[in-house]
Amino acid sequence: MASIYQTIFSDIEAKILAGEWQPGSRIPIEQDLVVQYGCSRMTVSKALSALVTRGMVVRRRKTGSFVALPQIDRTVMDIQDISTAAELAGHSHGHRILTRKIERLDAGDAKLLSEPVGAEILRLQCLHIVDGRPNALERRIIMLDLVPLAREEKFATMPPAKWLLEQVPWTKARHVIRAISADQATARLLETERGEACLNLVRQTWQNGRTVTYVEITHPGDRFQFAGCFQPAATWPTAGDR
Amino acid sequence: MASIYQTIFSDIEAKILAGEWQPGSRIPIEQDLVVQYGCSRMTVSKALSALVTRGMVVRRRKTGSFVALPQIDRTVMDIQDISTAAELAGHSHGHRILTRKIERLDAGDAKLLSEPVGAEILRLQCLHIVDGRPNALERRIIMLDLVPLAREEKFATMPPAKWLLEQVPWTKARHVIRAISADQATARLLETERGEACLNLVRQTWQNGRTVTYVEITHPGDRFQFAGCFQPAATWPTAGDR
DNA sequence: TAGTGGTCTAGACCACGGG
DNA sequence: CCGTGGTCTAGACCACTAT
Repeated sequence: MASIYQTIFSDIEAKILAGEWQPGSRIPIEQDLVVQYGCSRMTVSKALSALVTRGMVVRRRKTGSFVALPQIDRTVMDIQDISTAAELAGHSHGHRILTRKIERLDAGDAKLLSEPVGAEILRLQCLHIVDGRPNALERRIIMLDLVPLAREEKFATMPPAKWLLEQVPWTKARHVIRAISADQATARLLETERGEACLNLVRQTWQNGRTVTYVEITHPGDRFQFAGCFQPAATWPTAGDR
Repeated sequence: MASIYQTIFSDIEAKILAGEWQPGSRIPIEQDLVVQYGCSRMTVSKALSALVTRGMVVRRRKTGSFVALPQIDRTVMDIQDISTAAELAGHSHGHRILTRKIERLDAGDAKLLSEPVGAEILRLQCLHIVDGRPNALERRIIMLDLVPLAREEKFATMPPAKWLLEQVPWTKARHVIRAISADQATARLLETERGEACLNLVRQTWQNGRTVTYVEITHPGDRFQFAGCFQPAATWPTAGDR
């Protein structure tokens, strides 16, 4: 049995999706919905809030609530940790730490990370192996002041991405995805040809404005892709999600 | 002035981020928070719901609410329409329709789209120009039964992606991002070299289980990247969002 | 000024699930 | 059983904004 606010949510969603209520058109005011559904105004409000979260409705004081105008063509992509993604897809996954050095941030990297020169870091290089073949080369910087435990961690059993998540919650992440040609060193490690198209992901992760880690992951183009399905997230569960 | 539920939200969020409340540990029960903040239980509940949406808290009947365990390393990436993205970044944007044919779906494409062979489609090829240089080659299929207006549309002023959004709301999208080497035809159109690393995005969009459009966009690797910042979305607006 | 959403209250009953 | 969250009510006052 669906709750009242879920019913209201679904009804309005259905009308919008069916085109019955066109973008920009007005939705009945809350008081009318209160009467129509025989519920309190707060229950109506909860349903409308969920529709706002989903980007289907906008609410304006004095003028009422409206079907949202068509969204810009933005959608959303999950980017998962390699080992988790591999596991979910039913592939074997291993990793090998190639480099592990405690250093101080030099001028170039400091600029890249927007962190002070001289800050203590752990620099890692790690090769990910999926189904027996190199699948990703990971170059990572971990800020040691925020993650002091990394100083002693050898990442023998758990890859750095996974380990970090158990240590430090993040509040913000920035991703950049590019296509690059493999240079000689990368090609050798990934067992591919120099010049091969590679998918290159850079991720910087913050906690409250402080950088936790900066990582660049390079995948051979013929062995990796990002894939993701997206449906706008509802505040509360909708019929289709159950 | 922050509302009460925003205050509660921020306070709890801060304690979790500071590590004061560790993952898995119990959060005060709602009644205690009611007393602590001198507000009604519903206000507390609203704050906790927002924390659940943000993935920082889990609530269980009988046992209480807890700090969520660390998330898997998934994060989220906005993928915008090229013209919109270019505008936002302050670049000029133009497009040129190279191909525009009404066809019926052949076996290969039908399998790709999981749509029936013979369905009527509009096949487009469109070159996007940003700051005077080719920036993307778009190959698109539009299902004409769902978007009949496309039959007459010439896409002279508005690129297909933007036009489609004004015609058809979507309920689900799937993305695949790969790195590929430019073949000769693509390289010529994008004014780059054959073999150049290119970023390749495939997007299929549905409305209630029916395909609306399928599009493959190829960007030269040296002229394009996806970039996105992410913070988990809150159910209700938080102080930082205003 | 008046219409509308934004927030809040002080209760209530129900649903779930551990003991 | 009974503690806890899930949902709901019937109001209330305030904030914003179009007119």
